[in-house]
Amino acid sequence: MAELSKTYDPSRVEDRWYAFWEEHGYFYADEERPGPRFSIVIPPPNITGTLTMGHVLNNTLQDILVRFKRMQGMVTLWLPGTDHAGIATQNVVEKQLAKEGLSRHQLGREEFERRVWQWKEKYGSTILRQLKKLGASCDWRRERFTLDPGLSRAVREVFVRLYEKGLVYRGQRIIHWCVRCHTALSDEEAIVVEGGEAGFLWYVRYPAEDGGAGVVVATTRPETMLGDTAVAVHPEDDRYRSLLGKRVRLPLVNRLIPVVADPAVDPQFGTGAVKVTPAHDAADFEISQRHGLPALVVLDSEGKVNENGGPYRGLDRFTARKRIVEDLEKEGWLERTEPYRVPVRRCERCQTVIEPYLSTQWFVRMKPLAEPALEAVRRGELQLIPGRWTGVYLHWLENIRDWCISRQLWWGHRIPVWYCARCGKETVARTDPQVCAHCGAREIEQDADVLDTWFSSWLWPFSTMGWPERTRTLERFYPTDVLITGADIIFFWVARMVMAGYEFMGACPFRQVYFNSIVRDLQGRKMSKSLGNSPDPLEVIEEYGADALRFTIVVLAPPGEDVRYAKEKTELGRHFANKLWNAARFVLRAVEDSETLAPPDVSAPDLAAVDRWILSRLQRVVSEVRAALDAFRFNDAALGIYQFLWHEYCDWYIEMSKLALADPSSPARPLAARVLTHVLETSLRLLHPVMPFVTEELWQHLPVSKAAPSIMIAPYPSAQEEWLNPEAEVQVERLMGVIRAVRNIRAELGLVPNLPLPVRLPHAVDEQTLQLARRYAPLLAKAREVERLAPGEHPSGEPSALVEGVGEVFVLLRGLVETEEVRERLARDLAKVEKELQQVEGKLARTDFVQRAPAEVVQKERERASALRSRAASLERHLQALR
RNA sequence: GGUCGCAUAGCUCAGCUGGUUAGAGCGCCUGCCUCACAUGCAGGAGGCCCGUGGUUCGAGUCCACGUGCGACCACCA
Repeated sequence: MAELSKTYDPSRVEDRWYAFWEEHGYFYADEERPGPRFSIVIPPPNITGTLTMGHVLNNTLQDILVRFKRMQGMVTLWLPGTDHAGIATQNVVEKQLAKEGLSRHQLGREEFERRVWQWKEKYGSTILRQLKKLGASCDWRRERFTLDPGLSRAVREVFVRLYEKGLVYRGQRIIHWCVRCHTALSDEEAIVVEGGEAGFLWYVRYPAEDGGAGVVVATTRPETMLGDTAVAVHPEDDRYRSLLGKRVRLPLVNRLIPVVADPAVDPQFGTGAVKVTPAHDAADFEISQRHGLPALVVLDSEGKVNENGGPYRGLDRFTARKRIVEDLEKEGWLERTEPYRVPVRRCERCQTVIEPYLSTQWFVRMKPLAEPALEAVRRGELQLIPGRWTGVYLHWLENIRDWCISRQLWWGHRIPVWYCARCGKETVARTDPQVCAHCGAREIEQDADVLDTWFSSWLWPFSTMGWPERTRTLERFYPTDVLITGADIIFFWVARMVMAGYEFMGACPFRQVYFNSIVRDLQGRKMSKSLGNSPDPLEVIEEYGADALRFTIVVLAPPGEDVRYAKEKTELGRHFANKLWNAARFVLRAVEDSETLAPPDVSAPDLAAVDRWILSRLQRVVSEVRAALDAFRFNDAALGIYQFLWHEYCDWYIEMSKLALADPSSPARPLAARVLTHVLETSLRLLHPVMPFVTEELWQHLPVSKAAPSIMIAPYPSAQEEWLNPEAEVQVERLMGVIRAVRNIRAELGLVPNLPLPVRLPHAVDEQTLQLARRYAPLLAKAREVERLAPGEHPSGEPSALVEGVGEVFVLLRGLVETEEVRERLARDLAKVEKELQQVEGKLARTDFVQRAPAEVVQKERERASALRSRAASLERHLQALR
């Protein structure tokens, strides 16, 4: 077998194996291949995106699952692609244009769209290239983009169907308006600022029509008074009863508005009287609807006062606020001002303060769509993991509101509605109409707006598979099995996909949703581009290797909790890859190809106890890892393999195997060689989903690669019951205890590392343990003369250690070392043991414990106490003897 | 205002359905370049398991309340 370098260098192998896998088509999901299938669709990253640590975690988890299932022989589809990300992308390109001194309006719509497409061609697949660096085994032949013709067709089909069902409608409503992006937003895109923002509550007097005192209203937004069309008070509020039905005069603008009674008003807040601005406040709009009040828009799309604002026309909303407050004060209408935390929403994309704005938009009626999505979770057809997200999901769906889907942007799916200049009616069509469907007029014009990005995303699980065509892919791979995503898009995306899945496919798009951790920095802040606190994953890969990054982030991410990550932590993964590399290096160097062709035979009588032990342990680890992966406990799976490989296989088995390997004539040698290779080879397969590159590289050096030319198409290990061997596990545990005891005594007593120490085991020790200790302790603990004590023999003045299942193990120091130092150490030991003994005896002294606890527990405690007593006594004796 | 989550070693976290001596990685201390690996080996120190009360023979583990972080939802001007 070929020599390996002393350290593992990922940069030399990763790209090569990725190319190899792609060339051989291992990522391709063949829909014609029979047998069980597994499918999953990627949460499509935005084309404006570059790889973040969040993507790294999310896609590593998907890749682990997909590789795991693929190795189990399933026809596995991981469908990749990107999202056109309407506002985000338009903003990016507009910024670029601004650098050239251009605006999109100067270019015109068509030219602007052309520029965005150009941008997309150039940068749009950056993130997908980065995913390849990470090792993502996506079926790239099926890559999709939300603005592809096929997906656009799906979007239009869905719009038309919903329109025909009356679930899509156009209406005048208060929506969240971003005055910078110039578009309407959905509720989910208007982010509530935690705890509000610093502002004021202004108390303004609206005098009565007849010149009376009128009423004082409290407001955080005095500029909107320009659009007030009423004052509302609670119907039961006695203070204002006399004003009901009367009119008050709006200061500054001198308009008369009625005082109405509405239960939505909280009499406890402010003065109990609220100004009603139907066009700029959602609650006020509802009040106005109940009372038939007019709505007066006083701001334009940029947030400036419009022609309805009289002298304030043209002022920005915040400037207008300042001016109006000044004027109110000047004219004596301002009663008082107090500081106040004002509830504010900001634009998800540009952070601009949202303006509640009355405008005509397209909406989806969500209530009917939500029902099946609710039922799915209630009936358990859809499982959310971790389960606590279920409540969040249900609560949102139970209180769902209509979805504003029109956006005043140019980048996106154009709304498929045409308005007739002659009859004024709308034509909604799957293919672009030439004439009005109602009157046949040719003077029709398409709606200028586009659809919310999520209006294409919610179809992703089936639009990517060819819907509305009835394709073979859909038939074979829909519904998908599981969705892995971030909980931050549970409403934006997950819940809506479930709704669309039932509505258009008649089936939930996935059975399970696993919400992965949020990646934070060491201070607990979410990693984000704007904060600049996220390491660049590509640099991490460059420096540590993709496997190291994958392993580290997975092992660190507990299910359901956030993960704190810093680049330096990746050393954990790099060290592990290197450890594995060197274990393989040892095996390859020590073992001949011919020795390893057949798997070990557990029925062979010559098989050593340590061989049976490691094989048994391997089976347990295989079961644990499989169970962990099936339950989305990715961290447990990764950690389980790590612990086994490092601390059982490397620390113990490899060291032990050196004995058998050292003797070419021994019959144990070929057996050990086989076991050594088999455990390594099985571990590689077990680990492959987590660390695909290093496992493939090593696989290629092993003889098994002749049978499976890539580890990707080798079977995932399954546990072999008949290899479990509890006796061997107990035996080797005892052996390890003896070895640790000797090492511990040597270290604690500060003895020379190379000085061979005579060892004595208790007379009662079982033969098997004695034989094992005789064989392995000289090599692993630098022991010599490992013997059993004679009956009743007790080496006085010699240090000892208690070993579980063995008893007191002695090291004979007489005549070997200076006893002065040794004595000091013994004294320290004694103090420790006595403290422990005190604890146990205290427990046993309590009658309730002794009487009510199960007999075996009490018995164990008694045994422990007696062991401690004898240990303390022996230490005391040693001290005496050494004096 | 409501709902939910988290508080365990200096740091980041494991501890499932309550039961022997509470674990890991990093960091720290001691000794080792032992022929796979110093990205390593061996040994070690370090913990009123947030507080209070309760259930129990027994609680890091269950319950209640409190404190401190965090997340999500909500039309109080």
